[in-house]
Amino acid sequence: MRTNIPRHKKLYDILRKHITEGIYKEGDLLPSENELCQIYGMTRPTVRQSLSTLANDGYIRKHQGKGSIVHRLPRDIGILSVSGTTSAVGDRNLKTRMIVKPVLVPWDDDFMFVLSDMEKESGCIYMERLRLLDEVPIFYDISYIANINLPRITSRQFENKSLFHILRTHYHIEVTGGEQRIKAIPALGKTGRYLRLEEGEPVLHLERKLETNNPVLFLYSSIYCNTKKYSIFGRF
Amino acid sequence: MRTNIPRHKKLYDILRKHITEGIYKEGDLLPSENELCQIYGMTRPTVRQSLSTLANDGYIRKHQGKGSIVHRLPRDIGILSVSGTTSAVGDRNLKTRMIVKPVLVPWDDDFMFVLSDMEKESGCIYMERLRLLDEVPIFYDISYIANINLPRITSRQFENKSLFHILRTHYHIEVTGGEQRIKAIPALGKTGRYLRLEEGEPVLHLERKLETNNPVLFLYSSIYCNTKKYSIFGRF
DNA sequence: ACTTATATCTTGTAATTACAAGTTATATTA
DNA sequence: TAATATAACTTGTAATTACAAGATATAAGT
Repeated sequence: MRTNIPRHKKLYDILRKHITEGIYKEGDLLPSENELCQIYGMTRPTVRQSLSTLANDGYIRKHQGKGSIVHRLPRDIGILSVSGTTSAVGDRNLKTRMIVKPVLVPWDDDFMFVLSDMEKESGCIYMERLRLLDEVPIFYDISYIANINLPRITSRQFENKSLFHILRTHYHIEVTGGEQRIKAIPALGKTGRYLRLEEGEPVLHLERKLETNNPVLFLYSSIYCNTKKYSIFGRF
Repeated sequence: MRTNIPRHKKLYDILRKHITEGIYKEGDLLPSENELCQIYGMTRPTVRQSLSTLANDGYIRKHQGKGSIVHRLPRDIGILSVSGTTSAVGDRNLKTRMIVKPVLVPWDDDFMFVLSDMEKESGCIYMERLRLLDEVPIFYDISYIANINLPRITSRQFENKSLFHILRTHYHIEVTGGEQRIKAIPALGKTGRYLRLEEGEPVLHLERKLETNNPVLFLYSSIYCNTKKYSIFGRF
């Protein structure tokens, strides 16, 4: 049981929170590395590791001789990032509504990604959810997970909780990467109804395969996005 | 004039070259950090910085207690990656047709990204291109570049050549990263005509801002994609 | 033969020191 | 006053040391 969160990770969390909560605003200069050392009682390599991660995640820009400048609030929906949908828009305004509770079903014969034999044998945990941002449905999300070493997952409460959060806290599963295909398709049938779009209106469709720290466990999802108001944002 | 390339950057370049050239193949274990220290005569923090960058770029995965494993060759870099559209599908089958040759125009007042004062003053090199895959139009690409230190660019031949290729070979400009917004929109007017889509059919729209090794030079583009047949692929 | 413990590998975390290089404000000089 | 030089910041690079923690192969025990 590890409860020790590394110090650089703690500082990263603090600074990120300060940025997302507006204590540091876009364009603001963060305290210098040496100041952060004094404030949080750590040394420069540790502070630099935190800032490096923040810069990697796009929260700040570092300028030699100048300092670290807050770059942007991720107000665009950053579904392209690794951390999953929730962390991108902030947990506050995003509500999750379960449409089909997690059930164990066999895999489709023509599943969108290639499955390993182990995945095929173990069956598929299937669920459908709707994510609402400010009461407006934005994502219609169909998730598929291989039924590998995830006890009692079908009976868990998913309401207003991120799937990633549950996997992390209860099963120690972290997403490490993945791949996706993106298309623009017309909203048809229930997709349009869920997302409150007219028949044939454009919808963004993502097919994602996420890799985890468990090398045999992948998370698959088919996500339909209403991009009328919001864009999908990504850095690279 | 700086010619001193940092040691961690040198090692990064070497290892990346070895990976892309197949000396280290996918799944291979890289030499351990201590071995790399000995081989290249540097210390572990320096080696770790190189490996950290490689991991960030997706070339390797690090596993505590195990080592660094080559993750992938970026063979199907999607349009979401840094290298631009061309490398995504391979230069072979992709043809570029110029619709509006590069011209110097003032920037739009409500440009899709925030511009620096220098960019605003210098004006905008504007061009429109159509990219065809197997004779089918896939990308309708509108590019914007600040007119900073790019002599004679409006008179260059762009036919069937990548913009990135020209910038690299003639101006030593490399794309180092960027951000983008993605939407699904209806095909309207000339967008639909260029991409041979019916009025109102879904189109993928990307707004990209690419950063370069020249810190004041950014490449902007607005890309409309016909995703009826092909998907946009991305890894992260 | 199989299980278990140990040793030894790996990467992760973190403090310390030193200097280089870019930026900016201040002080100096013409 | 205005241009220039300097000082005082900032982040970047890099070597050194120490221990923690995860993974794995080897040896010992049953």
